Amino acid sequence: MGEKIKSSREELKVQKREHILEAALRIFAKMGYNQSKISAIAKEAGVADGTIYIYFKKKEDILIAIFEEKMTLFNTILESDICKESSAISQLKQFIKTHLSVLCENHYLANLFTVELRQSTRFIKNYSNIKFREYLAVLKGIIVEGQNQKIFRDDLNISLLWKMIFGILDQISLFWVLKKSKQTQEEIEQVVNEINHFITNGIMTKEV
Amino acid sequence: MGEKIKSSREELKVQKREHILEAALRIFAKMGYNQSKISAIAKEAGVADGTIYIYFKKKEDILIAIFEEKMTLFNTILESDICKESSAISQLKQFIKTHLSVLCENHYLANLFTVELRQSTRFIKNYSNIKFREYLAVLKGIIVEGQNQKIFRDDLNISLLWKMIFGILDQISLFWVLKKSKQTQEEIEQVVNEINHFITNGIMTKEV
Amino acid sequence: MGEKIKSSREELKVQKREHILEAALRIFAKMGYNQSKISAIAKEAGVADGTIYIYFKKKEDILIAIFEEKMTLFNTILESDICKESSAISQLKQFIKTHLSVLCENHYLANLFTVELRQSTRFIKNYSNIKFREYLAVLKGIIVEGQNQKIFRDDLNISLLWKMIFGILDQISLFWVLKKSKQTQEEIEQVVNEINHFITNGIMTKEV
Amino acid sequence: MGEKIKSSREELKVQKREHILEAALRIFAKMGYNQSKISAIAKEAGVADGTIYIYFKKKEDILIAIFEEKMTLFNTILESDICKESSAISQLKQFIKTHLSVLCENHYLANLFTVELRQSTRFIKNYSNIKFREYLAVLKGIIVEGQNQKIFRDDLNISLLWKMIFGILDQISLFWVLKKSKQTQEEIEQVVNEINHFITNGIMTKEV
DNA sequence: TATGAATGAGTTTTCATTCAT
DNA sequence: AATGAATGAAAACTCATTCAT
Repeated sequence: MGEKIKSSREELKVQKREHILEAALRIFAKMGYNQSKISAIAKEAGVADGTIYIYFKKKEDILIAIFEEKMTLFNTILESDICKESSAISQLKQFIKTHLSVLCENHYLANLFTVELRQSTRFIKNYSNIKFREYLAVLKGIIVEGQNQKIFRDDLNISLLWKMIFGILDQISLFWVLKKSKQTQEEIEQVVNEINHFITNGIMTKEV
Repeated sequence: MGEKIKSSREELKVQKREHILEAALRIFAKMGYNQSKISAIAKEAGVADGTIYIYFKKKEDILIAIFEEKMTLFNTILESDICKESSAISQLKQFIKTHLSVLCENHYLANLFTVELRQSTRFIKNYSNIKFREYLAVLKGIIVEGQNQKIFRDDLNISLLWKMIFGILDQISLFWVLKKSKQTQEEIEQVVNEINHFITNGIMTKEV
Repeated sequence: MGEKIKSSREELKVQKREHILEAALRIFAKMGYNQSKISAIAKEAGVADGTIYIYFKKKEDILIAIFEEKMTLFNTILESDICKESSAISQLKQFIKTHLSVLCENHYLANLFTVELRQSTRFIKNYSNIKFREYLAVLKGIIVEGQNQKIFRDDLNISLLWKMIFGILDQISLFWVLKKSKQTQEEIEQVVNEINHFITNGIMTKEV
Repeated sequence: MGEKIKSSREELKVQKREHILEAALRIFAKMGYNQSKISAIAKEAGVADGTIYIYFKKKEDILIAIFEEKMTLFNTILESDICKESSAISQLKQFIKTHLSVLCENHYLANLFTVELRQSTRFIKNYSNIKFREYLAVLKGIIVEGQNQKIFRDDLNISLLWKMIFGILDQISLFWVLKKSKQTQEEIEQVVNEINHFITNGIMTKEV
C-alpha cells in the first residue's frame, strides 16, 4: 500500500515535470531561449517560480531535458518507422519523411531543434550528445545497409554524408519554422520525394 | 582644406568603426553573442564603452553590421570566383569551394555565420536579408545556367534545391567551427570533390 | 488556515511597501527626487535594490505612490478638522491652519508637496490628479458654503479663487521647507491669523 | 581700429551666447531641465556640443544664466511699468498685470519660472538670488508706499504679504503654463481685476 | 512539496564634460 | 574660437536562483 501511494506520488511528480517541460517548450518557441523568463514558464505551467527549481537545477537544464525527452521520442518514432521498410532506399525515404513530418506536426519542437539549440553554445559544444548520436546511428545504419545491399555507392564518405543529409533536413525544417504556416500532407509528400530524388540521384541529367 | 580635414576625420571614423567590428567579431567567436559584454568588445577594440555607442545604437546592431560587411565581401569573392568558370558544373564546384574555403580561412566569420547569427531573433526573424539574397542569387544563377546548358535536370525545384545546397554547406562549416582544428588545403579539396559528386550524382550506384 | 497565512503574507507585503515609501520620502527630502538613487532608498529601507522593483515598477511610481498615500491622509485630516466648524469663515481658517500645521509637522512631506512633485513631468503634466481634486473639493465646498451663508461675496470667481488660496499656502509652505527651521505653535497661529485676515479682508484700510 | 574689431568680435560672442540661451530656453520648456540634453541644445542653437562649454561652464549655469538674463529684463519692464503709476493701488494692479502679461506672452519663460526653477534644488536653496530680491524689492516698495499713502493697512506683515502675492501670481501662471492655450488680452484684464480686487478687499461681503 | 518574496550581481546604455585638432 | 569624437562614471532595472514559511 505504501508502495502504491509512493508510486502514485512519483507519478504525479513525473506528470508535473512533464507539464513544466511542455510549458517551457511553448515559451521557448515563442520567445527564444534567452528571452524566456523562468517566471513566464512558471506562469504558463501554473506553478510558482520556485517549483521549477524542484524539478530542474538550472534554466539550461530545462532546455536539455526537453531535448533529451523529445529526441528520445523522435528516435523511437524514427526507428519504428524505419524498421517497417526493408530496402535501404525505402528506409532513407522514410527517414526523410519522418524527420520532416514530425517537426512539421510539432512547430514548437521544430523551433527548438532548428533555432534554439544552436543558441545554447554550451549545449552544442560541450554537451555529450547521446541522443543526437542515436539519431545519427539510425541514419548511418541506413547508409551502411544500402552499401551492403549494393544500392549506395561503396566510396561514400559516411561521416560527410550524414552531415549533408542532416544539413538538408535541418535547413528545410528551419525554413518551415520561420515561414510559420503549416505544410499540408501533400506538400510534405512532394518535398520528401524531391529530396529523396536529389539525395539518391543528384541534379545532373542522365547521361546516355 | 576644410574638406580635406573633414574627409580625413570621416576616414578615421570609418577605420575605427571597422576596428570595433573586428574586435566584436573576435569576442563573439570567443564568448558567443549573448555572453559577449559590450565592455569586453570595447576593451578588445581599445576604446571606451561609450565609444561603441557612437558607432552602433544597440548591441545587436554590431552583429548585423558585421554580417552586412562580411557578407558583402563574401559575395564579391564568390562572384569573382564564379565568373572565371564557364560551365555550370565547374561554377557549382567553385561555389562550394569558395564557400568552404573562405569560412575555413576565417574561423571567426564561420562562427558568426553558422552559430551567432541564429542567436539574433531580430536577424533571423525580422531582418529582410538583402545580402543573403544576393548570395542566393549567385547560387540560383548557377542552377538556372546549368539547366540552360542542359547539364542539370529540367524538373529541379529551385527554391528547394538552394535550401538543400545551402544546408549542406552550412552544416559542414558548422562542424568545422565546432571542431576548431583547421582543415588543410588538401582536405578541403577532397571534401569539395565529395560534396560536388554528391550534389551532382547522388549516392546511388550507377545502373547499367 | 490557508487564508490566514495568505492574509498574513499580504499584510507583510503591505507593511514592507509602506516601509519603502517612508524610506523614499526621507531620501527624497534629503537628496531631491532626481538625485535620489534607488540604491540609497533600498539601503534606507533595509532591503535589496531589486526588492524595490517588486513593489514599484519605476522610480517615478514611488513618488506618485507617496503622494497618493499622503494626500489621502492629508484629505482625511482636513475633512475631519473642517467638519467640526459650522461657519464658512471658521472652516476657511481651519483649512489654512490644518494645511500649514500638517506640513509644518511633517517636513519631509512638505518638501515632497512643494518641491519634489514639481519635478515629475509625468505627475505635473499627465497625472490626472484625483487626490488633489479631492483636496480642492474641500476648499471649493467652503467657499460655496460661505456664499450660501452670505458671508463671502457672490461674485467670486471660484476657479480663480482656489488657485489663489492654494498658491498662498503652497508658497508659505515652500518658504518654511527652504528655511528648514520648524515653526512654533504660536508662530503658526499668528501666520494663520494673518493669512486669514488677508484672504477675508484684503490689504486695504477700512473705508468709512 | 583694433578696438573696433575686438568689440565687434565681442559683440559676436555676446550674440552667440544669447543664441544659445534662447535655444536652451526652448529645449528646457519642451523637455524639462533634467531631460534636456546638452546635445539637443547645441543642435537647436546650431553649434557643436563643445561650443556650449566655451560659453557656460556647466549645464546648470545655462539655467542660471537664463534666469539672470530674463529676470533682469522682467524687472526692467516691471519697474518701467510701475513708475508710470503714482498711487500704490494702481501700482499694485500694474504689478499684477505686468507679471501675468509678460509670462503669458512668453510661454517658454513662464515654464522656466514656474516649473523648471523649482527643479534645480541647488538653485532654489543655495543660489543667492539677487534678481529675485530685486523683483521682491519692487513689490515691497509698492506695499510700503501704499502704507505711507494710508491706502494699505498699517499692520500688514510685509514679508508674509509678498509671499502671498507672489504665491498667487506664480500659481495662476503655472496653471496657464500647464493649460498651454494662450489667454486673450481681455481674459488677462479680467483676471487681473479679480486678483486685484481679492488682494485689496478679500472675499468677504461688505458689512454695513 | 510548494510557494513567492527577496536577493544582488550583472549589464546595457546614457550623457555631461573634455580635449586634440 | 569651434568642433565633435571620445570618455567612463553612473544608475536603473532585470532575473536566475535561493530559502523561510
